[in-house]
Amino acid sequence: MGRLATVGAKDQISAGLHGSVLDEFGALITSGAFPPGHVLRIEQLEERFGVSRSVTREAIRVLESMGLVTSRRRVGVTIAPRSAWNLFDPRVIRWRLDGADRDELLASLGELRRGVEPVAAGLAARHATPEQCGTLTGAVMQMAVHGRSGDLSAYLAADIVFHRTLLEASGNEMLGALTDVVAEVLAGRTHHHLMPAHPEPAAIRWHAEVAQAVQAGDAEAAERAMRDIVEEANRAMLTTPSPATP
Amino acid sequence: MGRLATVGAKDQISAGLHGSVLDEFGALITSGAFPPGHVLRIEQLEERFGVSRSVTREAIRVLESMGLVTSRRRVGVTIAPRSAWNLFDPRVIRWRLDGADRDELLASLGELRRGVEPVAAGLAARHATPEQCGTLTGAVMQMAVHGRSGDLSAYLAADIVFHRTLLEASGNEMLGALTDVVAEVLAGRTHHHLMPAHPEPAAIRWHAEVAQAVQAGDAEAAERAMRDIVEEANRAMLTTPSPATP
DNA sequence: AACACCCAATTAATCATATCTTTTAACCTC
DNA sequence: GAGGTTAAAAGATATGATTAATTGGGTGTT
Repeated sequence: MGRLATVGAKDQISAGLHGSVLDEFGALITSGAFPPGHVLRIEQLEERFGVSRSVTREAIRVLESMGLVTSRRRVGVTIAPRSAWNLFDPRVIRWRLDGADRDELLASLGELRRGVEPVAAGLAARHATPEQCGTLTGAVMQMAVHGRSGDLSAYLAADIVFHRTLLEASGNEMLGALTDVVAEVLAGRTHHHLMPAHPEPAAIRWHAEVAQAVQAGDAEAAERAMRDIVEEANRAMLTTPSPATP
Repeated sequence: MGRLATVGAKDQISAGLHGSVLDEFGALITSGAFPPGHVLRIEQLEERFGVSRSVTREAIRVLESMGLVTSRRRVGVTIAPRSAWNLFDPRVIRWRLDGADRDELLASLGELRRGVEPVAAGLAARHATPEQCGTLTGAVMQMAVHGRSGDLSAYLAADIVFHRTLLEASGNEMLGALTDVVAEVLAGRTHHHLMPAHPEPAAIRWHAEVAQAVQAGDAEAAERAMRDIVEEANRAMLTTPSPATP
């Protein structure tokens, strides 16, 4: 699908001129380059990014809708305090994962997973289709194979399929909407080497337990096993020291 | 902090012309007035909302960033399928709560709470400041008073303070970012008469338990009591039949 | 003289319009 | 059916008009 290959992994939606401005400016803000309360004038931004006013305004509108800035007449564009940010916006998550507070964010998201995924597993046990059950067990098999062979990249792919399928199988759209976030966490964990070279064998076993419990319709067991998974994951992330940022 | 107790009343950010268009159009889309895949031309939208092209484009940019539409050259503005929507965007939640799939959404959000809030309670037990503990116990007292007197509105306000404070006290920004969503659920539940006329006494007792456990730093107990709260809430919401929409 | 209050003048965002460019779906030709 | 051509619609820029709000001065009051 690549076309002109939007440079690497960046699976960005931002098509068009305004998208680049949005992306660049958003990354700047989330990285803390501008302190909250800092005011910029639209004219400055036009000139800084070398685009016209309407393009600038469109980018600002989006940033405003994400809570990163506010725009008021006679004042300008004000950087909003972090508390106003829409932290669940996929773009905000992406910018922050690519930025400096990556580790802190991964920790926060880990706690979120600890709450969400066991519930999703329990619901999946009651709602998963046979096809989804098949996908789950297939993913577990892949994990087992590549976990043993040490192919972390393939292991990650299977892991993502597993968790994505499970969240979707919960039948709850809000939980399903978290698939991308969870995938980002899993990927981030691997890419930033917050995982041991060989995945915990217990983790694979627990994944198998979840898949089995879901298929059997045993909500309790699915929830319990999933809780084991995410708790172990968070523990591993905390104990594995983060290497220096690239 | 209360100020004028925003409880449910349209706390809309949308200032300016483009905000109204965004709000109106977004509500239309989320309500299903346009089927996914339906295509509109910008010119049509200009005329429909009686605004200029630039304003229309700004609104569309924001809608696009929420995943509600896509805009492509030579084609027009296409309504995106639900799976692409940014379901965690506060505005999307608001539109849907005001629209037809309110009940379904409240159910989904209830399950989300079931996952998130117990974890938040556990974390709060380890991170809450003395001041936050005070706010919690104060809120519980208010709930007890107004629960007995049958003042549902005041009860709701105290309930919101309780859950907001707890999520913030978790020290986890992602969980903290869910405060508005949780407040919407609580408010929606009351306003749409999905709650009994007199709140469950057990619920108040559990709130007290949570507050106490948080103060004592007992994460296990806080988590358990909070689990009781949300499970009871979901049960009550399921069993209380939803009255006709106003 | 110190303070509060009100009114304009200024300033910068907001909105509208006109024009040009770029993309690309659809059509037509060979 | 592969190829190029056309035209339709969004994208981008430029600019003028409008609106709102901050600022500062002036007036009246304490």
